[in-house]
Amino acid sequence: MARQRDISIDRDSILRAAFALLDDVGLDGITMRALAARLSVQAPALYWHVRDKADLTSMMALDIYARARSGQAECRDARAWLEHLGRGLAQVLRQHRDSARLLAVASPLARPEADAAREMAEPLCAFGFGASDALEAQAAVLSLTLGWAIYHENAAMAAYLSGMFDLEASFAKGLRLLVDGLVTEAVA
Amino acid sequence: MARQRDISIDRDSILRAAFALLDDVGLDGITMRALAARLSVQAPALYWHVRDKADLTSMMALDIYARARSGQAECRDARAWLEHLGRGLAQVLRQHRDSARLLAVASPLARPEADAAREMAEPLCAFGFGASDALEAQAAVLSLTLGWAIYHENAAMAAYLSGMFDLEASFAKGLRLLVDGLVTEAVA
DNA sequence: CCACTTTACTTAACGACGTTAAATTGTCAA
DNA sequence: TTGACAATTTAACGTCGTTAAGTAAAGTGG
Repeated sequence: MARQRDISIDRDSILRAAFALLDDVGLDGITMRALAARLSVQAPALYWHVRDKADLTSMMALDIYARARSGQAECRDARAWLEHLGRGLAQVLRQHRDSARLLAVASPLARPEADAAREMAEPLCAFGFGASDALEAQAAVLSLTLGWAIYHENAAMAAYLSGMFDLEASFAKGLRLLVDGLVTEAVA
Repeated sequence: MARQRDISIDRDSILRAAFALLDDVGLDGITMRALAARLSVQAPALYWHVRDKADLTSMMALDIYARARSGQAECRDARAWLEHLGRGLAQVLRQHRDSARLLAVASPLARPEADAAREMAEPLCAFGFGASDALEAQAAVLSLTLGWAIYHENAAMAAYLSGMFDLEASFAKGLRLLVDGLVTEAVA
């Protein structure tokens, strides 16, 4: 399997290197050549494992969303579940530099499968949400979180605003208010 | 003033051409050469009026925010004012292809002036908001709107989700719920 | 009216980018 | 041992943002 080099690369090692590179040099620094160099490989070698750069960023975006949803199982009501979703995404976005802008640029939905929606809606439906209400609510929570993170990632704006109020606490407050409204409206 | 060509360019005509180009070819199609061609000029000519491409996108972002805030004066309470802000931004973002992604990529805050914050907070303060509450509330509304627009701009995801619920109505609902929460919390 | 500066553009070019084609090398099955 | 296949290399193409240097028109002081 391995060739002249002892270790070789695959989609998973590429993904990890891409996040490490992102943290180091930011979104504009993510180039195929720099990523390849980090893996001790020439740039075209990446194209054996990845279709193109959009495929790479899409893979990163999917990974971010997957991590955001980890540990959602133990939530015992709709309010906790939705707040956990927002907080989870915010936390992942906080861990990687420029990751919110990455989500904005990438197109994380390569193949929209029909039952993926039902699967996404299911947990909230168990708490009394209708199917479309469940998707609506998640879209609203993710939108607020992504938007907030984008503003937060703008260095100049973050430095500017953080002098006037606590960005972290403000996000938590906005998320709580939105979730409160969504839940009371949906289960009414 | 004009040189060999009858008409010459300035920051304003560049800005208009940039939005027209954005509508035609999308964010990835905005190149300095294509923009220059649309103005019947060579690419380096743009650099006389614009520092670099970041300066251009920053100018576009500022223009979008300025348009979003137009007609806010006649709102007579905080709820209407905040809803108008969200709806206004959403409307501008709807008018230009990829404009939400543009906002995410651009850094619209070149010079954070101290009294710009007071000016931004002032209208809401007139409705009983505290200064930091006013900025918080606007940040939340803009975040939700920007995030929503970014998801909406993803063609695959929009086509996917629009089959399950009305994106337009869902945004209006999310915005209303968030604004309700912000207002009742702030003036309590 | 004429030198001179300034304004606003041109042509030419540089380095970096994403990506493809073709060649190359290691690994494994028959 | 040979041939197929997997995974990489080298070389190259076209495009991008950007800079340098040149140049023509317009303004300005004498």
